[in-house]
Amino acid sequence: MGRKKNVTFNDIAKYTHFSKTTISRYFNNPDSLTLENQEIIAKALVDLDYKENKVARILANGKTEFIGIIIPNLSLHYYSEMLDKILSTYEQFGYKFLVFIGNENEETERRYIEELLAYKIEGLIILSHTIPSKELSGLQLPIVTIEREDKYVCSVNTDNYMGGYQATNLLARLGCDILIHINSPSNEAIPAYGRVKGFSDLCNERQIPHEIILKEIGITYESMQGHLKIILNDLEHKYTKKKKGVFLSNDSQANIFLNLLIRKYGSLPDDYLIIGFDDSPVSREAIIPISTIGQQIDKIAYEAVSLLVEQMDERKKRRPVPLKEPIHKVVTPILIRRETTEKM
Amino acid sequence: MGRKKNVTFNDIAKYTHFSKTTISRYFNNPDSLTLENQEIIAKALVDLDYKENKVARILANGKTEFIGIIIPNLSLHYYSEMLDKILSTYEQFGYKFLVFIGNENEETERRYIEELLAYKIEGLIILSHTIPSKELSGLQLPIVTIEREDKYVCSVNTDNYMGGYQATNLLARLGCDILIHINSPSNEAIPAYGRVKGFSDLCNERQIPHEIILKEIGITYESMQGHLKIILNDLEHKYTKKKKGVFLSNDSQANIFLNLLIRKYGSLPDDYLIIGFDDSPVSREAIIPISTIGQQIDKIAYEAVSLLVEQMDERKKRRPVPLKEPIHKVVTPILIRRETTEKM
DNA sequence: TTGTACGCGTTATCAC
DNA sequence: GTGATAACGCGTACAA
Repeated sequence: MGRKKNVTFNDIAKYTHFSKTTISRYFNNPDSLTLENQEIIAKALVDLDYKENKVARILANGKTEFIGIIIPNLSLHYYSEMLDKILSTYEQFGYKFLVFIGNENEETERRYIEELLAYKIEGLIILSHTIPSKELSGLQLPIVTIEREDKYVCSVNTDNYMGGYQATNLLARLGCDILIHINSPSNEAIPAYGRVKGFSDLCNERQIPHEIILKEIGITYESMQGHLKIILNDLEHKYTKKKKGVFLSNDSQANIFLNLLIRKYGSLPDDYLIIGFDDSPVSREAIIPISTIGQQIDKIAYEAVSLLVEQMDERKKRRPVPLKEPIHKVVTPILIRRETTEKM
Repeated sequence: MGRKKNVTFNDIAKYTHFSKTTISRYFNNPDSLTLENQEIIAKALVDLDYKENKVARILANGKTEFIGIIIPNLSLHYYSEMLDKILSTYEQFGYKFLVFIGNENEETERRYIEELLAYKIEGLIILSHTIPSKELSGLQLPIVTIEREDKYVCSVNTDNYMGGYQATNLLARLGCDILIHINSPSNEAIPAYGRVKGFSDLCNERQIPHEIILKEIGITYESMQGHLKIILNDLEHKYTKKKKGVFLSNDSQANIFLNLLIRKYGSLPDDYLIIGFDDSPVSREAIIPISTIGQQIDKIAYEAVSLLVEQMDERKKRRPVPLKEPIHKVVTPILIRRETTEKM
């Protein structure tokens, strides 16, 4: 902890002729000292150039004020933006964050959790998808997951169903003849599945012709481009002359789809309406700004941390009452209309 | 540190009839025990469900294995990608990271540094630009900065001069009549200034007509778009019919510039060549993939952590030899040719 | 190879 | 309002 001996409460105590206890109180309950004595100690701190040591405090009172985070990566804008907002809650809650990049590797993530536990984190935020919530719940630690399978733990998710419904509703209102939703095949337990359900429910309610294309189209740009090219060709043949409303599962894909069309036709053809999901930067920076469903990332982050803080606070009571059922919070997404859905 | 008493070395010692010391050795120097005894202890750990406590270890041996990071934000892809790569070095070096979002607020960042110091971080990585390196160097702590003013501290930077030179060289080779560089007015002490210098040096060497446009064009999409629109109009009038090579200071701007042209002409006119900087996702996802200068973010991150680790290791020796001069490492950028510079 | 005794810097519990 | 003393859990001389 540094070569040269640190100045400790002991040194301050000697210097001021108080006891360690009083010095401690100066920090944790200053009002219990006379103003006079407070000033004496304050001066001593400066004279001796005291630096506080929170590690020692942790050992003594058990409160690390650490929250662990396991996040798959920071390359995807969604994750990095979420981490940004989570870390920014330090200003409100004071918790410090130990962050690990999981890369969706289950064994690695288990190791990271072990390490976090060794540092006595008070709570854990999980954004990766690998470890089942059942296992997480066995950790005996306040946990909140974000946008992943969450049956046995607390979570905060976007209302994906609502998002899918809104996107589809917009396309429907604009008079499309056929609605198309492109997504990866995914489990019903994953929140994002709601987008598919929202799409199909609205189509069925309104009796609108529709097609759901569930296909693993990869995560690299080249892979997505290749698959979407094929899908586009199919659609062109299948629905010639029909007004097509295409709802893609994220903005990257929507952008690729849009670019394919523009490179083919020089502009976005009148018989195509496009909407994406996430409100990531590319949706705004695209050649034609793309309509999308924006997740309220700042709100999700805040709710996640605050839900975690509640659990951590509860745990510090002398008679903690653990949650009987995990709490699942839901944040409404926001429809963002841009130019890819502005034609009639 | 949890309500119910933790299992400690003491408990294991009693259970196994060894001393605490032996248990400690089991973890830190297992070879000094007989295999037999190792197994006895291993079994005890399982029986008692022991969880290690690194906080206590820190207090005892002074090694936190914490590195602090102050980063301006994670909205910009450059920063989030860098953080991703930095955090990923955990696998190689084992250091844990405490991350703070500085938002380029000087006072806030000072508070964050205080907090990090209180947790006895062993080293600090700074990506924000606010606090002068002179002040940072006074912290008496191993520090590495990335891509910022670094006179008094160790740093890792992209070879911006080389990047600017390469970009300009490409445009020159392709026979442009006039070369244009658009950038923000910035201090010479900032590494990114090298881009301007690389541009102007090459132009002067080759005696190529050129113009450097130094203008504060903002960071929001709308602001950048507005300013670039004006700049584009100027260029159109000033250099009609001339083959224009435009080198923008980052890919977001290059993308906006490209989109302005395409929305105006339907395609990229033959008399425009465009190159950006950073190799951020938008350069690949643009309607026409944009040529750019790619920073080797993974390499920069690795060099930064490893430079920090060297300093931290040195400090742990009984007779540490502090650096006389700060070390500045430089990472070569990579020219990435895409379609915006492929025409003749 | 194993054990003893003390230190790390703070907080908590009781006294006064 | 203040102080003495015992935790907190582990590492490390030094001794055996």
